Amino acid sequence: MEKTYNPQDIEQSLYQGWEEKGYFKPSGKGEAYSIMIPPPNVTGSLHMGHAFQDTIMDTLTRYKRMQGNNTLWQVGTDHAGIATQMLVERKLAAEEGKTRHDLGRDAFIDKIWDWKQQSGGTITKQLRRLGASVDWDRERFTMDDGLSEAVKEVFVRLHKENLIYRGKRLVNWDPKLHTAISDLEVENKDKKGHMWHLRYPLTDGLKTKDGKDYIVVATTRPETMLGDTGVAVNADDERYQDLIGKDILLPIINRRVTIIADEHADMEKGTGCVKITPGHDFNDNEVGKRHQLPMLNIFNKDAAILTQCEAYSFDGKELEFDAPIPEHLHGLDRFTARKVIVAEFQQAGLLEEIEEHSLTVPYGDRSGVVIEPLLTDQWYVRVAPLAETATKAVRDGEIEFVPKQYENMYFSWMNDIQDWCISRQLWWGHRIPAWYDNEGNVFVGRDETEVRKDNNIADDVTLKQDDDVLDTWFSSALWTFSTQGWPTQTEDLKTFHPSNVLVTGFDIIFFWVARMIMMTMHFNKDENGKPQVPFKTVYVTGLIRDDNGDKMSKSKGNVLDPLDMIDGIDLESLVEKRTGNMMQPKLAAKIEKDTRKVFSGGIEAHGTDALRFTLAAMASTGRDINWDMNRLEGYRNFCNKLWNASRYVLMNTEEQDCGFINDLTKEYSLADRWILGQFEQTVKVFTEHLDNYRFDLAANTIYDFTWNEFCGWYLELTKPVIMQGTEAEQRGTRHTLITVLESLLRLMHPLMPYITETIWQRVAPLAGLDTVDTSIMVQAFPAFNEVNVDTDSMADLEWVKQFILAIRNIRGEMDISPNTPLNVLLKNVSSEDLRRLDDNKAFLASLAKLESFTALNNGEQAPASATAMVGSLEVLIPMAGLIDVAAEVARLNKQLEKLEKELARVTGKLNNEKFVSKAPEAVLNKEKAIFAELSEAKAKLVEQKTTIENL
RNA sequence: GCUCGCUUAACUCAGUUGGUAGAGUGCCGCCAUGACAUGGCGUAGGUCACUGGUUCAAGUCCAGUAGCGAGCACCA
Repeated sequence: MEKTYNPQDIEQSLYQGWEEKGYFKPSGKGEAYSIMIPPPNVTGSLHMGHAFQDTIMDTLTRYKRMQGNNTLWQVGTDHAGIATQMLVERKLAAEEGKTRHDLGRDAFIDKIWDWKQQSGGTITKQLRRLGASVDWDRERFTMDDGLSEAVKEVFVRLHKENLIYRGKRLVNWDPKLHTAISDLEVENKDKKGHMWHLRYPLTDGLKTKDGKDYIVVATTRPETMLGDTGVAVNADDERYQDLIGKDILLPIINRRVTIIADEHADMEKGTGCVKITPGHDFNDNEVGKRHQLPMLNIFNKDAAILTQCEAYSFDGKELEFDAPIPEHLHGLDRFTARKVIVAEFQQAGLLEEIEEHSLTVPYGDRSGVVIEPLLTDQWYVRVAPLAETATKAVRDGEIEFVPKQYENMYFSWMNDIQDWCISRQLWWGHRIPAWYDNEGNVFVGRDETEVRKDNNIADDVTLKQDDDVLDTWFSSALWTFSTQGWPTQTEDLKTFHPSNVLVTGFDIIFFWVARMIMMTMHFNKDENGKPQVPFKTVYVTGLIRDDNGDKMSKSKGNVLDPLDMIDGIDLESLVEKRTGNMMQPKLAAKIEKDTRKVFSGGIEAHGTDALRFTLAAMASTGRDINWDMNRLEGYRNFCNKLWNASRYVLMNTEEQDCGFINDLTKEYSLADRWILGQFEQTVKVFTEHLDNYRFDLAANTIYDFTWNEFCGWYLELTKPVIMQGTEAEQRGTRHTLITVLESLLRLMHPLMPYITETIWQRVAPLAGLDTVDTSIMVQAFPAFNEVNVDTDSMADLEWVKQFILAIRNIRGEMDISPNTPLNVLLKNVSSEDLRRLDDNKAFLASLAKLESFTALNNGEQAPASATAMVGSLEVLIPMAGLIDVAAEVARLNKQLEKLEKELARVTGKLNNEKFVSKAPEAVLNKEKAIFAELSEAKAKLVEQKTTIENL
C-alpha cells in the first residue's frame, strides 16, 4: 500500500465494479428495507444539501443491506416543471434567439426531451461519485410512462370523488412566467413602500359627519382602484353609518360604487374606510363574495392594464358589466399605472397624504417578480378531507418525525390547509387529463377515447384537451408508490411500500412531505383496508450553511460544490466557477476578492469518504450546519490514519502466521483481550446510534475507537509482542490485529465505503475469507457479542494505561526525554499492583520506557523523587540527575491546587446534612469514595512536596 | 402577532432518565521513535446568555428576560 492515503486512486474504479456486480439491487432475501430518494430536479447539479442527505440515505442503506435486509434505495429525478422549462427557454434564446412560442408546444417539448437526454444525467453521475448504492436499473423519472399513468389515474379518481374541481378563482399569478403558482411558491418579503390616502368623492351631494364631501381610503396599491367594486366600512362605525348603502364616484373612471358594511373594515385602522377590489386582493375577494360584489379584472397576463375590465359575478360567471378603462392607461405596466394614477389624484386634489409604510410583498420564488392576484380558471384539490387522515397518522405515531419538533410545523400547516391550486400554465409537465367541447363543457378521463365513451360524445364533436399541466409536486406526491408500479399491485409495491424512512430538508415539509402523506394514504390501503403511510420515519435535515452561518447562494458567491471537496479545485477555477454566468455581474468583484482570501490555495482533494464522514459527523439533529473546512480536513486525516494503521497491520501479518488456517496454539496478550472487548462495545454503541439516526454520535464513536483505542493504544501495544513475543504470542496478536481490523472495516463501511473496501480486499484474505468476486458491502455487519468482553482484562489494561500516562505526564512536564529509560520506585504497592506490573513489563518497557521498578518496604526512606498516583499506588521517579527541584515543586503545586478544588467541592457536599440524608446511597457512597481517594492523594503529594523542599 | 428552535472552550458543535462539563479543530511546549508530520507525547483554556424557582444536587426540570434564527399569519 502507498504510504499516503490518496482517495483519488481508489474511489473511481470501485463504484463501477459494485454497480456491475449488481450489489445495489435488492437481494430478494430478508426483511424489506426501502428508501425512496427525494427526486432531485433533472436540471440540477449536486449541492451540499444533496450530498448531506444522500450520505445519510446511503449509510442507512448500506447498514441495512449488510444486516441482511432486502434493501432497495429507489432512485430517480423530477421533471421540475418551471425550473426545466425556464432553463431550456433561456438556452433556446441564447443559442437560437427564439422563444418557445416560435417553436410551438410540441417542438418545444421535444427540445426539452432532447436536452434531458443530453444533460439530464449530470446529477445522477454526481450521485455515483458519492458512492450512492442506489439500484440504477430501477431509475425513474416523473415524466416516465408509468409515472404519468399514475398521475392520470390519481387525477381522474380524485375528480370522480369530487376532490378535484375547476373554478375561476383569485390565484397567485406570476406575470413573468405567465402561470399560476401555489401559496407555497410565494415568498413574502418585507419592503419599504408607501401608503396612499385617496379621496373618493361622495355622490348626490352627500357629506360625512364632519362635513366633507368625500371619504378617504388608504391603499398600498392605488392602481387597483380601477377594479374597485365597493368601499367597506364597519357597521359599528358611527362616522359612516349614515353612508352605508350610498355611493361614491370613483375618480378617473367615474364609476359609482356602493359603500357596504363589513367586518373586514377595522375602525381603528386608517380612516376606517377600505376600498374593495375583489379581482386583485385576497381579502377583498372574500368581502366581495359576502356581498355578492362583481369581480373586475384590470390586468392582462403581464400585469399590464387592459382596455376594458373583465367582469365576473361573485361566483365566477362572466358578467355583462360596462367598465371601460381610459385610453391613456391602456397597456401600462402596473407600476407605471400606479404613478400615473397617483399623479391624477394629486392633480384633482384627491390625494390626501402619502405615508411611508413597510409592507410585505409577495414574490414568485422562481421568477423573482411581484406576484399579482389574478382571476383565472384553475384546477384545485380539495385537501381538507385528505389532510384529516394525514394528520392523524402523525398524531398516532404511524409516521414519526426526527427530530420531533418538526411535527409542530406539520400540524400547524395541516390544521389550516388551503385548497391546492394544481394547474400551471406551462408546457413542460403532465398535461391535465380534461377535455372541452365547443360549448365549454369539461370532461375528465384517462384519455380522449375514454372521455368520448363515458360521456357518449360523438366522433364528430371536437374535443380539445386542457392546455395546462399539473404542478410538479402533484407527481412528486405520488413518488413512493408510483415508482413501484402503482396502480398495478406489483410485487415491488407489496414488498417495498411503505418505505422505511424519508430523508429530506425541512424546507419541503409542506411542498412534498405533507402532500405525499395525503396522497399516499388516500390511494394505498393495506390488506385490512387501512390507509397505508408512505414512510414510517421522516428524518429532517437542516440546511448546510457556509462557515459564517450564511445560506449558500450563487449571488453571495459562497457556494461550495461537494465535488470540489472530493476532487479539489485550484483557485482560478474556483473563482471562475463562482463569478461566471452570474445574474448580477456587479457582485463578481467582491466574490472574487472573498474567494481569493478564504481559499488562497484553492481546495485540496479530500475524497468522498472524508466528505461523507464529515457530513455524518456534523449531522446533529434539529439545527442547520455551518460548514467547516477544518472538520473536513480533520476527517481526511482520519482516513489517512486508518490507511496507515492498516499498512502497519498488513506489514506485520502478510506472509506471516496469523493463526487462521492452522490450529497451532495462539496466546492472546492482555492488549489483545482488551481491544476485542473495546471493539465489541464500540459495535454496540455505534449500532445504537445508527438505529437512532444519530450519525454524529456514531461517527464520533468510531473515530474515537479507531484513532485513540486502536491506533493510539493497541497498535503500540502490539509492537513489543511482535518484536519479542513467542511464536504463540505473535500468532495471537496477529490474529487479533486482523480480526479487529477486518471487523472494524465492516463496521465503518456504511459511512466510508471506498477506503473500507480497498483495505478490506487486502485484509480479508488474511482472515481466511474469500474475497474473489465479492465485496465488503455484501458482508455481514458486525453484531455485538458479549462473550468477547472480558471485563477483568479490560480493567487490567485500563490500569496499565493509567500507569503509562502517569509516567508520560512526568516526562512531559519535567522535560525528561521519552528516550531516557526510567527506574521507578513504588510505594503503597498492593499485590494486585505487583501482579499487573509483573504481567505487563514488556508493555511498560515499550510504551513508558520503564527499565525497572522497585517496591519500597513500609517505612523505607525514598530519595527525592517526582511523584504520580495510580489509584492508591505511588509511583516515584528518583530525581537524581533528571529533575529540576523547582519545576517539580511547581508541578506538585499545580496538582495540589486541582486536588484541593475537588476536595472542597466533595467536602462541602458531605458536610451538607441534607445531602447526606436525602441523596441516594449509591451517590453518597460514590462521593465518600472520591473523598477518601482525594484525601489520600493529597496527603501523599504534600508529603512528597515537603521531602523535596527540605533537600 | 402566533408557534418553534438556538445561546456550553478561541472556532464548530456534543452533552440521552438531574449526580465530578466533553469532542474535533485551533493555541502553547517537547519530539524525525520502523504504520502515519495528514504524525506522536504533554499542557493550558468554560460564572454552560441572564434572572428567579423546584431539588440534598440544575448545562439538564419550571417561569421569566435578552440576543439570534426559522415557520405561519396579518399588514385598507
